[in-house]
Amino acid sequence: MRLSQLFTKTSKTVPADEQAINAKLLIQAGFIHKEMAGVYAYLPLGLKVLDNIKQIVREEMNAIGGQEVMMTVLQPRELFEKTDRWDDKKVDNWFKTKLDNGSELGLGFTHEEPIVNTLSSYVNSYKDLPIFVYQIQTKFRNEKRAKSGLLRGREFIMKDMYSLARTPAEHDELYERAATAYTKVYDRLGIGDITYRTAADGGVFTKKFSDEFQTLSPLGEDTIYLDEAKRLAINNEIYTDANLVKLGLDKSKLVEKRAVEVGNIFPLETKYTNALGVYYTDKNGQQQPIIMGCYGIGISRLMGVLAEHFADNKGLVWPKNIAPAQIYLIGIGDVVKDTTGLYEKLQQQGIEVLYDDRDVHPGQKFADSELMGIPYRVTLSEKTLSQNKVELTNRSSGEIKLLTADELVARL
RNA sequence: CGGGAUGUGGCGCAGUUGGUAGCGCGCACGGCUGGGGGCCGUGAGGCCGCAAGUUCAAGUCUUGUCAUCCCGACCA
Repeated sequence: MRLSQLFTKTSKTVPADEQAINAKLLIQAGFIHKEMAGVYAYLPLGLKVLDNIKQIVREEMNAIGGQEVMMTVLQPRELFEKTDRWDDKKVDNWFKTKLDNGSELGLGFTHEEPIVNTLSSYVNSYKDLPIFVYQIQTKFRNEKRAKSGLLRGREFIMKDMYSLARTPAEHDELYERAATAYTKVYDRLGIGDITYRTAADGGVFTKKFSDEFQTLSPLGEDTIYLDEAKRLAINNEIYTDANLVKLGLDKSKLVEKRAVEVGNIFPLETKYTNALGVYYTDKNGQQQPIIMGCYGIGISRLMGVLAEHFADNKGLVWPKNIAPAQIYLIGIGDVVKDTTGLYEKLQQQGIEVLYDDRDVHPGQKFADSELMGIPYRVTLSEKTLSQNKVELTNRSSGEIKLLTADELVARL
């Protein structure tokens, strides 16, 4: 992409009404646009980042057998009344609206009911189970207080997956399989080392714990106690001696930390399947309950967490697999022909390049390449070309190398 | 929802004891410059969040309201 064609611009100043680093940098770099508190639009570069995160999550969900769908945002009142989650006293963060004929609707804040409802058309036999179904979709929650940029929004993007199993043992196997996939996701996103599986409250309908995936951050809303050796933590909300025993955690080895919940997996048991009357028939022709689990990852929240984590005093520092482009290409002086030639060559190799072809000073291009956090900056000038080379600068390490164009391509 | 702070061109800000709005960035045009957000000149752009009120006169005072951020509560 040529920067002269990109409609967004970077800003020298940071928005005064944002406190969170992720919001400041992402807005300053032109990745997102704030529409209102907790509601952000994704601009071309921000959308690329978001899509890269989605793709990693998608690949890992597919790897454990997840089947992707897309449910609806509009939800009928009747469906949620069956599980007693329509009443504002039970669920206080619905955005509700009406059809022209007066029928009440809600904007989906979660999708257990519609997923089960949809699957009820297809799941009848023990032969149809087990399954994982997931979607990546915008969720709406009328939060009393949106905060911290992308970390807590009223409209946000979530990957939510649901498992249906025949037996408790089968459910447990699916559940652990999903947990492993989650660990892989956070590893691939580069935050595996600071993300901990954390035991948390399982909700009102199960005696089991749920598992949160908590990423250490000063912005975190949760307090967790973690065992570094076991890479296991317990959420402050269930931090009791009895629970420590259940989890096999030793109080003296735990460290208190603030963390952001970047994923949460729940055993749902038969709450939704039973409430909606969805069962399967076993080998003996007997109707049996279906055991369910649900597995969430806040995609847009993750983007905020990553922006917050991968940043320095010059701006964003995206990992390669998340960055909106691999190379930020700059020509200094009268080297347009060579620079454009390299741009085309890199493009032919399928390498994502941001070509800064604007008529601005080099310093501004350098500053923008750093603010946007593109992993590599490639600079051409008369000086480098006189040696038949280009300059490769690593955004995160600052390391500079002089390479020929062929060496550059080979290296990427 | 309780507490605190802030609302002035696209962004960041100034605006004195009330007297009819200014700076920097950005933008447009011209010129210079060209390895770290450079320089000179010209110009466009604002119902001072909104609504009432006080006053001869309100960006400035009063009340209300809306919005944004932060702390707390909440987060199935």
